[in-house]
Amino acid sequence: MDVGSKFSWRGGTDMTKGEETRRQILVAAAPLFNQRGFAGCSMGDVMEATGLEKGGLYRHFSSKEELAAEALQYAVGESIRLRTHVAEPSLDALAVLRAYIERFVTAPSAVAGGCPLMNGAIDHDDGNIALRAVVRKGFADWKSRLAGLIEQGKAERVIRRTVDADWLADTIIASLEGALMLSRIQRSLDPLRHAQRSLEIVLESVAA
Amino acid sequence: MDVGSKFSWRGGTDMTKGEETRRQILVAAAPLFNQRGFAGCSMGDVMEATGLEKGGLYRHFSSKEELAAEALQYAVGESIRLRTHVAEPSLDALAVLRAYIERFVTAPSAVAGGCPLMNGAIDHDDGNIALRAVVRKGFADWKSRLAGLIEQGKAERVIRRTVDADWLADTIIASLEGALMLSRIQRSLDPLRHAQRSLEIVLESVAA
Amino acid sequence: MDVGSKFSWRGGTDMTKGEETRRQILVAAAPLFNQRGFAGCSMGDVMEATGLEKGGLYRHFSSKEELAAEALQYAVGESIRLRTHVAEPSLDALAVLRAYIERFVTAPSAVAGGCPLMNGAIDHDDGNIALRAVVRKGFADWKSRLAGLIEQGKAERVIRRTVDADWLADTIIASLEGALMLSRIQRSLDPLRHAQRSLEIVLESVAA
Amino acid sequence: MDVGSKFSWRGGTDMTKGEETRRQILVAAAPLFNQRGFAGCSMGDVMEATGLEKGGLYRHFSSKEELAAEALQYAVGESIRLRTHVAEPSLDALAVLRAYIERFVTAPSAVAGGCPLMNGAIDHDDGNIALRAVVRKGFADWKSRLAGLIEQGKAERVIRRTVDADWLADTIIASLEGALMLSRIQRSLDPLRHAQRSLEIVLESVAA
DNA sequence: ACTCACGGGACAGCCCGTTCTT
DNA sequence: AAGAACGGGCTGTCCCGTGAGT
Repeated sequence: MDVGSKFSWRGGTDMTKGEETRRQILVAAAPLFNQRGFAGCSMGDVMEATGLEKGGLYRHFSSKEELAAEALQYAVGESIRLRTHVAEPSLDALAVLRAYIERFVTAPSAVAGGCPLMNGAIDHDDGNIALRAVVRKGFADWKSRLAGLIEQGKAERVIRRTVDADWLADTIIASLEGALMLSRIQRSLDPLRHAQRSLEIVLESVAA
Repeated sequence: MDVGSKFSWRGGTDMTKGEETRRQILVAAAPLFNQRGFAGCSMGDVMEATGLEKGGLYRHFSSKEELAAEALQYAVGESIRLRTHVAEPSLDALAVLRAYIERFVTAPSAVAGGCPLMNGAIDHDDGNIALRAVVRKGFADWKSRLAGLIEQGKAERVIRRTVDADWLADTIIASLEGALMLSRIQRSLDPLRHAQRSLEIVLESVAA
Repeated sequence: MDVGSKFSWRGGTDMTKGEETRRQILVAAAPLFNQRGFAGCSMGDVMEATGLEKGGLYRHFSSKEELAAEALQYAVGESIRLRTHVAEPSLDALAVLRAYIERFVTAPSAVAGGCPLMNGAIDHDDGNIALRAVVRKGFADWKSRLAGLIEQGKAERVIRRTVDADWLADTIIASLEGALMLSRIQRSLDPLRHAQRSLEIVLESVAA
Repeated sequence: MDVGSKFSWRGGTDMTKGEETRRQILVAAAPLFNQRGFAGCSMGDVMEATGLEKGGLYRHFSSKEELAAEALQYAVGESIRLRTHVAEPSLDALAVLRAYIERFVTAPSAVAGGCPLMNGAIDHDDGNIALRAVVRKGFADWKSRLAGLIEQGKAERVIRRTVDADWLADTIIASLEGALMLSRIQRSLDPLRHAQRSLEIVLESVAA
């Protein structure tokens, strides 16, 4: 038997074996649900991807919906982290905004299958309130980070005082997500580059 | 009996009974697939919505995929028609562009469940090339109408010569679609209004 | 005979258009049922083969079973006619018997898919008494022709008086049918040739 | 934990529960497919016969075809075992051959519905190569056992050296199978007895 | 903590047969 | 005499979830 199923440190990470397995399930399931949608991805697909059997899966998640919700949350978290990670902390707020946009254009999704927020928004728009809630929270999180940055820009006097942070954040998110969708179906980077150009015009119009 | 040899008049339109039924199936199925996605909508759902039995359905469409493809095409066609219908032909191109945007913001979708183009783009991004093709063609159609209008604006000297019609069309589509998605999950019209404001800035920057 | 229910002569044959169609259906359906069996052949298959629609088929046959029964009867009739057709009426009975065997070995089936009698015997062994009856009658017919020939041989003093015609007819039929089955699965003519050799031994043992 | 590490003893045989169930499915399915043919026997029939539900069945066999193939193989194996089982090892080869024939005549099939080899040969003659292969192998197996015995008879000097084992084996198989078919449709043992008589003539002609 | 085994329900598609129309 | 349209049932397969076993 092992040294204590519940309280043992595993290779420096303080995870039990169960928590470790649980995480691996999410890592494997996230791209599947992101690509095929909730209805289009079966538990069998997850079984295949994880190498686990039904029982193994249902020990960690009480239903397909719960698994999908957590996988979505994981994917959303990874995406937002990637998109709002500050490479150079010395930049002013406007420059950081531009860096975020550049990052999105060059590395739009952290998980295979496109942006989990947009995919989730479309997939769970009607029905499935649990998954919907995850998406809403994800967008709210992303937006609040952008809005905070905009407010900071106003404080730094690089962005005009009169600018509505809510509006600008929405504009950035909508343009990028819309462009990403176009980019994916057309299998071309042009729409993303075009969005970047348009956002530059908007940013210039708000610069102090 | 009736005079029209081969065709009988059904409600004023010269359709055979089969064509009429076929059309009604599409009208009923389009919002279902648009709301629930391909995998999330069963033939049983379509049966219920149309009042037809399996046999009746499969007489007109040889597979679920074929039905979904035609339903999508129908929905896409309706949407684009609504979005690019000219109310006042006397306006200049820039004004028409603004009217299109206003129309999108106030009446974003012709079919229940949001924009079939965006929904289709997300739903069939991975796999299902037939449905993908319908979406691509839909976007291309919409875009070419916008681009044509932009070129016309350039000819009318209301839009600057140097403007890239491709870029501007992508910008309009991406902003509106992205905003519509935000609008739907947040159950708020704000994102659409915000997009309209941003697009106004862009339009002013290209006006001659 | 009637002169044609509708009183019209069709190209020299006294068939109405309906009877002609009916016959064509049987000609097309016989090999299908012979190859795929009753359960394995759908009315759709017959539609495809005949070029007719459901309605056209069901005008001539009230059910799939009736159609299959008549198609089987047609195929059986053709087979027996081919197998018991006398080429040279001058031969003695034993020589005719040998000619029959030779014919069977070189041209075992008149309809694609093997011997309809054997196929029918296996396919309708359990259940479907109508089709079973057709098969029984077919075998009885074939056997009585052989037995008649054997009796004739006895009268002609080329076959010994003591020979049991029933036994000899069964022997010929069983050997040939069994060999035909082997021949078909092994895709080789050897079993048929082997049967011919064995039957020759038997025939020699009964020759007067 | 129990002592038998991996296997628990089920009724004296070391089979896991799954293997046991799997076997029972085959035992129940074999006569069904043998009687009704592949197309004529539904998975629902197998469910009824086994008492299992769909889920239970598809756990052990990934398709109806796979199930049918294994059921056929089981039935074929049982039949050949029954037909070539040596009761008295002291007999010479010719006597064993006669014993085999006698056995076939008195107990022609080990599984309800007649000889699975013949049924399979007819049912899968056109199409379904997997099932066809099982039948071919079955016949080849049976034939090689007979041919071996014939060669042994030649070594024992009870069968003439010049006899073609291939021919004699084919003759025995074809006669018996053909007679069995006649026997089943006519619901009479006569054809089998007649075949035995004919084979006796052939055997006498090859005896040394 | 995880596999094996199974239940029961749903889904897409096919099939036979009938009715309406021409 | 034949096609077009439709009903309703069935089939093979998949899928989610549970519970015994290990």
